[in-house]
Amino acid sequence: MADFLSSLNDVQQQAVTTTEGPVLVIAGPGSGKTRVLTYRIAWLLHKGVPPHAILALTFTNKAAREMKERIAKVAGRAASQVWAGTFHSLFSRILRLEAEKIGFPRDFTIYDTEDSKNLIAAIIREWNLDKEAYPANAVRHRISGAKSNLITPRMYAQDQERLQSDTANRMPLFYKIYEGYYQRCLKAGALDFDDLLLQFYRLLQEHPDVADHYRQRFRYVLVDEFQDTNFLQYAILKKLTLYPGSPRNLCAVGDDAQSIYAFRGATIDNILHFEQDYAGLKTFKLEQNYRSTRHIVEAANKVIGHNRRQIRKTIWTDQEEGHRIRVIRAINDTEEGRRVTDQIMELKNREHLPNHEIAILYRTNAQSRIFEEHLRRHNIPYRIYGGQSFYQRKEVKDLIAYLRFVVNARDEESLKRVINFPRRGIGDSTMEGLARQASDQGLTLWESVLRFGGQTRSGKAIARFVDMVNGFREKITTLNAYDLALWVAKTSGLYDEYASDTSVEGISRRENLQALLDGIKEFTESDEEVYTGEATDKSLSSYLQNIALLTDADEDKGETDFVSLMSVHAAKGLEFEAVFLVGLEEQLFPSFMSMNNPDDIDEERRLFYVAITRAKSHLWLTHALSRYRYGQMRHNEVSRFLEEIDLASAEEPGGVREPQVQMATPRSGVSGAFRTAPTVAASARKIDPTTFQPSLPHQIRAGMKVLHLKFGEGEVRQVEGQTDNRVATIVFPDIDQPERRIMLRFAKLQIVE
DNA sequence: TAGGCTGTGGTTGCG
DNA sequence: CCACAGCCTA
Repeated sequence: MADFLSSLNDVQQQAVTTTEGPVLVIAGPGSGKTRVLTYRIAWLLHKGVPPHAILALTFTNKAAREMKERIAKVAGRAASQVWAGTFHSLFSRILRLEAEKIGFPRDFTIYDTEDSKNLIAAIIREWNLDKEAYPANAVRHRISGAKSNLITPRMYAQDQERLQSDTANRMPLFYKIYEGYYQRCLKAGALDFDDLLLQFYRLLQEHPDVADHYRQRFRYVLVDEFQDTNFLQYAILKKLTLYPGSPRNLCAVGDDAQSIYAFRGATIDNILHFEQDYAGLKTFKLEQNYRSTRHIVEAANKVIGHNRRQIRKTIWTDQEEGHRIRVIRAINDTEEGRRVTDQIMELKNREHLPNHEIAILYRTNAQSRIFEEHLRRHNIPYRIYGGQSFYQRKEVKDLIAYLRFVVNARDEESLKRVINFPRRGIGDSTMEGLARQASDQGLTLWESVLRFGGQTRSGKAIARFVDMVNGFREKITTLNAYDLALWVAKTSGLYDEYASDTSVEGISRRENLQALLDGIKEFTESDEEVYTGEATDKSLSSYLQNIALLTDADEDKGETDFVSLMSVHAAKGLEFEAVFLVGLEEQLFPSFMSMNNPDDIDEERRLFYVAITRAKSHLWLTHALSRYRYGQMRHNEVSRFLEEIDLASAEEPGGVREPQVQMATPRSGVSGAFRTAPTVAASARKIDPTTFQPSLPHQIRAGMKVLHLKFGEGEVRQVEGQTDNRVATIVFPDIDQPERRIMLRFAKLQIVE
């Protein structure tokens, strides 16, 4: 044991061995945070703390998985009995045992974001509210915000300030919708993601015996990424660890500088309050960075220094300087893609970097496409993270909805999803009538469906549907999850629906459906026992609980060595030898959405900080002078963050092969020098692409002198055609066949005069 | 009721 | 530009 402690530095050791009382670990990027967490757990076990007394909370499944694996490595078998998982999954597990105490069925459904949104939209429709004034997504967001701040519908309705602000925002009835949504979830036996926390809190609050039980049990609570917790999560942590006679063994690990989820309710205030709420809190700062070279670490410190509110911390490294940070200035987004891919080829060829040590990080997922195209062209295997997860795909959700509804007859959203898919003649007007009846008579939607009689077309269709569902339900006890799922897929017509579609998309949908069935089969047949605090359960209901909280499918099919493409958010917690951080332009990174609020800009800056600290040794920062956005070419100024890290010192020395590096040295405080188009020497036969700045196509007129990247200077003779199809005839004296017809839509021409 | 068409609007995203 | 929602017609 002492053995493994010796592999830790001093601060890490203290953070690991200070087991009693409240502890806050501020952990810079690459400072061995996960190591500290896992060793701390191993240390506790070593000291004789029983594994079931340890509760380790993370935000993502991936982090949880990683932690479990690493604990197992250091601590062996006992590790599997430690409760380590996401807030959502662990609380949902407890809620499953205790749900009835707070009015939910044990087999409660978990509504995902889409379900929530649909339900809210349905309420707005049913109440004849103006959907312009009450956009379902905004309402959902607001409800989520209220829940994350531990504000129940009743509290909301009494909060004059909120009500007034809603009125000012022209949604005075928001509180009603919130109340309605809350009730409908209760009636449907469904919890949304926020409820998994909120209802768990309620459980502890309203049932002191239950609270006592879990307090006695979880003597040691650890939280990862504490800066990402919201008010409600912190409230739960306090409930569990702060009470009369409590040992107050809460250990929180986080980094305020890496807080990038304020937009979804995370608040750094929790770190600040931690100190006040837990007297005698011991704080450890992990500042030594083991990941990156000095150039990168210094750049990171420089940017983050521009933030106003922060816990003072300077990361350092004893690694060598390493490669300089390199800047690529591209003419446009396509060029950016090409240059990045060229550099990747070079990294592979010269440095022999494997693909999986290379990442392209961007602010918005929409930026991935161009890189994808170029990588494909070079046959470089890549994988795009983010976007739609497996379980969010329509075809997958369709089958899951059937299964959910079979298990929980009150689940309204699933019923609405499947009742007429595949099409069976139960249309919108029928559904509207059913919904009205349900709300008028206080029935669940399914009860309302059951009462729908008659020999009309829809009546018969409904009767057939009811028979089918009842048939499914009868089989719950006799068939295992897989056989039942297969039966449902075939009988409902879902399978054939997708089987008959021969388009590329259709085939992929069928494959996904098959993959889902395979997954269910694996679940039923797996003999791996997962410790859940209750008997291993292979029921359909158990399966559904399991997947409701999964986000990524993560099957590594075939290729394992690929370049990673992902948003900066998705890259948090990861590291790569080489990182290309692309699209460093004002309005894009920092995002245009953040421009009006200094706090938001600070969050963007932390995001930038997270991004550059992913790199171990190679870091490229790229920006394009213009790029397509919403269908039109936009001109972009270079990101302020690029200036803030003061790349003058990181710039590659002269003599570098042409395009890479050059970037104008920012003059102190004056960015103008940077942002105006540099004048290009007229004699330049070969134009320097880093200073070339194309004009917008519609500005090109006959008689103008223009520069073309390949052809050099030319004179526009005439312009024909309309808008998108305009063609210019240009004479370039320096080339063979000087007269060229150039499609302006695609041309990169810079007006000289 | 179902499928085609027009109009609108558009970050980031864990569970 | 592109995805999706809602409207309108067969």
